[in-house]
Amino acid sequence: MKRVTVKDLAKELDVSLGTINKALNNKPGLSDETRKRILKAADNLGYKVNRVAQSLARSTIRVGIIIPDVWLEYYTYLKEGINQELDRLSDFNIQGKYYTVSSLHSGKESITALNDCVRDGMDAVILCPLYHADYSSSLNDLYQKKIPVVVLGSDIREANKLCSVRVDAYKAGRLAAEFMGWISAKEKPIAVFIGNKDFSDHKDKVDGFLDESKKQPYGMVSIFETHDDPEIAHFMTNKLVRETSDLGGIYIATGNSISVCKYLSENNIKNVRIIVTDVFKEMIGYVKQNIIQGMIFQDQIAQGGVAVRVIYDKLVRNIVEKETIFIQPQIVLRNNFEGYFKYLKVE
Amino acid sequence: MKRVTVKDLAKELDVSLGTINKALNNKPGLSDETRKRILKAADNLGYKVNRVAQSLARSTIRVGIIIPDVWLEYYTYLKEGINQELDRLSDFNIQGKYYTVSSLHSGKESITALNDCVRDGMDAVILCPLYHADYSSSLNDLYQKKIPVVVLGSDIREANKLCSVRVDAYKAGRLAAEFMGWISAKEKPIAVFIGNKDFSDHKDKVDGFLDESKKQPYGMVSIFETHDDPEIAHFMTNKLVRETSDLGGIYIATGNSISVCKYLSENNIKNVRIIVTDVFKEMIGYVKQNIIQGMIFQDQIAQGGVAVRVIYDKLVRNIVEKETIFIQPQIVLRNNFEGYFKYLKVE
DNA sequence: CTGAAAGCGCTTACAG
DNA sequence: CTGAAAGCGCTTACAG
Repeated sequence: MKRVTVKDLAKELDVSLGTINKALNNKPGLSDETRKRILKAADNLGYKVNRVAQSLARSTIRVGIIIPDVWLEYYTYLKEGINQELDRLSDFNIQGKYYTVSSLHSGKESITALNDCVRDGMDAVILCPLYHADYSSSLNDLYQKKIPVVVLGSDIREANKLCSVRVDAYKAGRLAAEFMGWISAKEKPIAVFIGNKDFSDHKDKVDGFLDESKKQPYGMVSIFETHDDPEIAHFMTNKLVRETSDLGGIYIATGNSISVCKYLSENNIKNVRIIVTDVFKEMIGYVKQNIIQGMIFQDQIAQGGVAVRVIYDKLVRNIVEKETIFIQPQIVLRNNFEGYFKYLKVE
Repeated sequence: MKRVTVKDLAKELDVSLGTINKALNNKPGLSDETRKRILKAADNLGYKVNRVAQSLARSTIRVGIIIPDVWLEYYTYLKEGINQELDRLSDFNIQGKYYTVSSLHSGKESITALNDCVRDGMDAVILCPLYHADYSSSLNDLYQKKIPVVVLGSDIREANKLCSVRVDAYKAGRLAAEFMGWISAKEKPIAVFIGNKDFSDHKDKVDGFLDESKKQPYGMVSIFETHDDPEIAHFMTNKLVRETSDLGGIYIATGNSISVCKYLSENNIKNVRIIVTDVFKEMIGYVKQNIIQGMIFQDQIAQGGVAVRVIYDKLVRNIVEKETIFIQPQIVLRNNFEGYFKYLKVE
C-alpha cells in the first residue's frame, strides 16, 4: 500500500540517497555492480518515481516552439493545444518559448529559429515544418547535441527527429470519400481540391480518397491543385461548376474551403455537395446554409498537446513513443459541429 | 519571471508561513483583517499555488467509485476513463476505491455503497446511477458531510450533487437523424429503439431524433422500447422487418444493437440502414459486412476522465464546474471506427 | 566512487 | 489569533 521511496531503497541497501539517484537516473560516478544492485532492488520493491517530487527538485525544462504566425485559422489551434498542455504541465516545471516564422515558404527563417533554440539552451524543440525547406543539416546538429525535436502538423521524412505528430491523412481521405458516397448522387463526377500533389500529406489524402472511391457509387474523381491560395480555389470552383454541369461534390482536402463556399453561396449553387477540412468559425454560416455537408476534423488541439507530452515523456521519463503518432480524423456534421468550438475554447 | 511563493508572501507581509497558508486556504484561526491583507497581497504579487508542492505535502485524497460490474461493454470504458485519469493524477496524491454493484436494477445495493463510502472516509464519490433507485436521502447525507458526489453516465435530477457528467443525449439523437437522412431512402419509414421512454437520457435521444427528423426526407418515425434486453430487441427487429416491408432504417439509441445486427445478418437483410450507439468490438464484423452504417460515439473514456478531474478541481483547487457537463457525441463511420479501439486502449 | 546536507513550495500538527 | 519546525520525495552541488 505504502509507496516505496528512494529513502526506503537507501535504507534497504545501506547506501546514500545520492547513490540511489545516480543509479536510477543513469548518471556517471558509480560502479557497475552497485548500479545493478540498486536497479534490481528498485524493481523488486516496486519502486516508482514520484514525478511530483521530482519536478519540484529539478531545474526547469525549456521547450522551443517554431511555428508560423500566418494562416492563423490553422496554427492558432496547434498553438492552443501546445499551450493547454504546457499549462497543464506548468507545475511540473516545464516552460515553452515561441519562435515565430513570418511566412509559410521561407525555410531560411525557420532554420535560423532552429539554431536559435540551440543558442538559447532549449532542452527540446517542437517544429512545425514549412514546405520546401531543407532541415537535414540543422536537425543533425540538434541530434548530435541530444536535443530532441518533435515535428508537428506534417512530416519531415528521413530526418533526425524524435518523432512526428500529425493527422492520419490517408484515413482522412478515405473517410471523406465514404461520406461523399452517402451525400452525392450516383454516377456524378467528384472533384478533390488539394494544395500540392508533391506534399506527402496532401498526396496521402488524395490516395485515401481515391482508394475508398472504388467502393462508392459516384462517378469519376478529378484532382485539382489550389496551392492553398484562396483566389485559385475560387477561380477553379467557378471554372469547374461552369464546365461540369452535373458536378456531384467537392472534397476540399486542405485549406481554402471558405473561398469555395463563398463562390457557391454567392452564385446560389445548391446541388454540389461539399466536404471541407478542419472546423473553423468562418464555416458556421455555410453549414447553416447547407452549403457544407461534412467537415473532416483534424484535431489540431490534440496534435499540439501530444507534441508537448511526447517531449515531457522523453525528457522526464525517458519514454520514447513510436516514430509517427497519428491523430485520428473525425467527421463532423451540422448537428454536432458547434460542440467543437466550445471544446476548442479558442475565440 | 521568477515564481512568487508563500515564502515571498510571508517575507513581504512579515507574517509566518502558517498564517499565509490559513489565509490562502480559507481556514479558521485568523483575523479578518490579516486574511484580507494576505489575499490582497497574493493577488497583487501574482501568487499562484504550486499544485505539485501542494500535493506532496497534503494527505491523500480518496475517491469512492460506485459502478455496476454488469453490462461490461459499457461500464468498462467508463472505468477505463476513470482509471486513466486517476493514473495521470496518481503522483498528485489521489486514490480511487471501487464499490461494485452486481445488478443494473438493485438500487438498494448502490445506496449501501454510498453509505460505505462515508464509513470508509472517502473524500468524494463518483456514482453511476441505476434506474429506479431513490438516492435522495443518501445524497442529502453526503451533502451535509460535505462529500461531493459526481453523477456519471446518466443523471439524477434535482438531487444534492456536485454535478453530473454525461453525453449530450439530445444532440446525439439529432446527429443520428441527420445521418439517417443521408443514408436512408426518401419517404421510407424509420424506427428508433430505446430502452425505456421514462428514462430521461433515453427520452432526450428520442426528442433529438424527432426534432431533426422534421428536416429529413425519410418517412414516419416510430419509437420502440426494448428495455435494453437483447431478446426483446431481436424479437422486435424480426416483427418490424416482417410487418414493414419498406423499412428504411433503425436507429438503436441505447444498448442491444448487436442482437439487431445479428438478426439482419442471419436473415441476409441488406436494405435496412443501421445507426448504432457506442463503438464496441462486437460491431467490427457488422461494420465490415455493411450492416452498420454509422455509430454514435459517446466517449465514455472522456466521461470517466472528466468525472475524476471535476473532483480533483473541486477538492484541490476549489473550482466548481457547471452543474451538467456534456460530452459531445461523435458520428463514426466505417473508415475511422477502428481508430477508436486503439484510442480506447481497452482490450 | 560514495555520502551528508540543503532545498524545491507547500501543509500539518503543535506550541505559544 | 500567530509562529516555528518538521516533513512530503526527490535532485543538486559539494565534500570526502
